[in-house]
Amino acid sequence: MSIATVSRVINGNYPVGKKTRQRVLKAMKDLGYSPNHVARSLALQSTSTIGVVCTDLKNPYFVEMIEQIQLVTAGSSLQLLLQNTSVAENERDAVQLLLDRRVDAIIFIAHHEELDDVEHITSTAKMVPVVLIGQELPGTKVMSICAEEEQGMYTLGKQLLQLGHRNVLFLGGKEGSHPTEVKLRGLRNAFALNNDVRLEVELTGYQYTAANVLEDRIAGGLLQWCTAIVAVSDYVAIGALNVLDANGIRVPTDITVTGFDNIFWATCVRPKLTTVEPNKELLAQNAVHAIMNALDGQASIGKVLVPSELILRGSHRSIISK
Amino acid sequence: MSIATVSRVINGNYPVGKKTRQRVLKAMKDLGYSPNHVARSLALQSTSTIGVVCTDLKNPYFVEMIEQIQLVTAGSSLQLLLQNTSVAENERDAVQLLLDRRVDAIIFIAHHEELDDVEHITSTAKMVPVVLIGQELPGTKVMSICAEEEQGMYTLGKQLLQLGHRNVLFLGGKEGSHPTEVKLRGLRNAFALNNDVRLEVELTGYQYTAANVLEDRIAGGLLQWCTAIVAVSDYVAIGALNVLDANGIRVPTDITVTGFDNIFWATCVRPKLTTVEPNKELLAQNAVHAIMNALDGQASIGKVLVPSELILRGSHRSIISK
DNA sequence: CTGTTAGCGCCTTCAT
DNA sequence: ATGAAGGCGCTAACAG
Repeated sequence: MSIATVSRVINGNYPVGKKTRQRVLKAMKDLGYSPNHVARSLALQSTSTIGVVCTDLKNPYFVEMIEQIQLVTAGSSLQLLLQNTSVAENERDAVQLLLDRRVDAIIFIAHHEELDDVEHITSTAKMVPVVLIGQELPGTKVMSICAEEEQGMYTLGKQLLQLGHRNVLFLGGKEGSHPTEVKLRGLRNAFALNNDVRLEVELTGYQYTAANVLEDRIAGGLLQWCTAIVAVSDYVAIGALNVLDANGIRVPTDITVTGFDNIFWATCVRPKLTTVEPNKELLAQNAVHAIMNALDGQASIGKVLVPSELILRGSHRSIISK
Repeated sequence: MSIATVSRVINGNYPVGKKTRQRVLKAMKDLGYSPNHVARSLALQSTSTIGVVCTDLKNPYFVEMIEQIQLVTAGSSLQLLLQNTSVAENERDAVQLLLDRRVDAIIFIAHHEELDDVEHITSTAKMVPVVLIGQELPGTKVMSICAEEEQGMYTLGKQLLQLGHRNVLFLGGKEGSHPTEVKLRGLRNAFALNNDVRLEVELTGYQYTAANVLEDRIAGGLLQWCTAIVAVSDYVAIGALNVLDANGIRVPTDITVTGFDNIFWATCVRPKLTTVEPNKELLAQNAVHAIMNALDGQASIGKVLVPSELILRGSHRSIISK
């Protein structure tokens, strides 16, 4: 029989006779035939794969997001092509590679905002659907799914206030970076009504080593004024726990520490980390659905916000003496 | 000019005139042309991508292995197509999907040994190079790169002996599973000369929840006899730390706990985990190189062993009274 | 050194 | 309901 018929039984999008179908199916088993997805992609001009770029596989937040995304795409025929761009300069190449491989869309779990221009992203968004998680590029075609980080941080800030904290150090993140700026805004808003609050900021990056700055801070008398460290992420917060521990400082007795992201390991460190859950599941669902809709030709949503939730565990304490 | 010429300047594998090259290069920039990797793959019968399958992205060991593999392939044009098969039944589909997408080779960071037949692996190995990390399929074409887990466990066992431990519980893993069997063998060999050793075994799987069995064990008087818990992995060991902590049992004061894999988080829990480093870097290098060689038509290595190293940290202690 | 041609394996429109 | 033919974008062998 003809090639075309085989194609039709495989895709089932055209009528095929019962008997012919059986015959084809049998032949496929016998010959151990498996459809060539590459040729299929070329013909269809669609690879059924979506590129996923993150900046650091060492940070469990990204891995957990990837897992969530996989869960959402599991039903469909979509595959993920991962790309992690530990160094900023790689980001353009990573995107280009994804484009060369003709991914149908791209999800940025994070992109390097320190890159002076984001043309590689905005121009990509003109070719395929692009969604940013936790960041945004207003005025462009790139879609955005964000957790309510500002709200989350605001709630956390209010909580600290209520526990008596007035002197806090914000740790990690980067100036001009969306996740950092948004969190700082939330925190500052929470403190806005209390003019006795002292908020210092150490924007030492998103790496685990971001907490190393505490060594100097401790030597410089951190404990003399600061009662709470608010980290930009759990990953950094756990780094902080390690540095504090190495210096004989007890958490939360001597100092309060909070994180953000609610990664799995937040419950494995001691004390267990007080943090904010950005709702990774909803983030992933929205991101994938936004892409599926765009792929279906529907109008792209600009930006969607997903609620986040404060999670109180053991790394904070009240410093109000009764 | 002709299509072929363009192809030649892109690949640089055929002579092209200086002027023509310039002209082509310029045109590529102007048109924003990017080579279609899909078409290229179809023509070359090679996708430059290698499939990577693991069983659980939640276990950082797998993620760290993926990172190491990426580091090795970074120089080349090889990309990784990830596939994680949390449930065993998915493994066959995962492999088939990889085959459909015509990956050039497959690396199993782990495969589900509970599957009664592994024909989907052995038959795959006849089509593309296949390497197993940490497991083996002797008598087949599938290659194997293993850490010296037996030796590592042996060393750990000897160390425990020397610290006075004679009553240990092996925790996690699965009966008939290579990583489990090999580790148990190493441990038993270490204890072989001491007939006063009591070794019990709880093969409750590789999940984080494998440690939950300790709840019952504790209720059943674990502390009355056992002085050391040897976990099949750091992941399970950290689960154990959490369960013990929840039950008010102190490590290592009340009981010693050891892990395996030396994952990053082993240094973030308290106490820091005593463990064995399987040398993930060498594992990855060997795996990728084995594949590259096979792709180059060289004879495939059957199995290679990579040394592992005992790492003493804080989760063990001597119970010899002076 | 460069242009022409024939596939790679599949999908799809057009006939039948 | 099925077969034939053209094309997806690229590479490789063959001519010039």
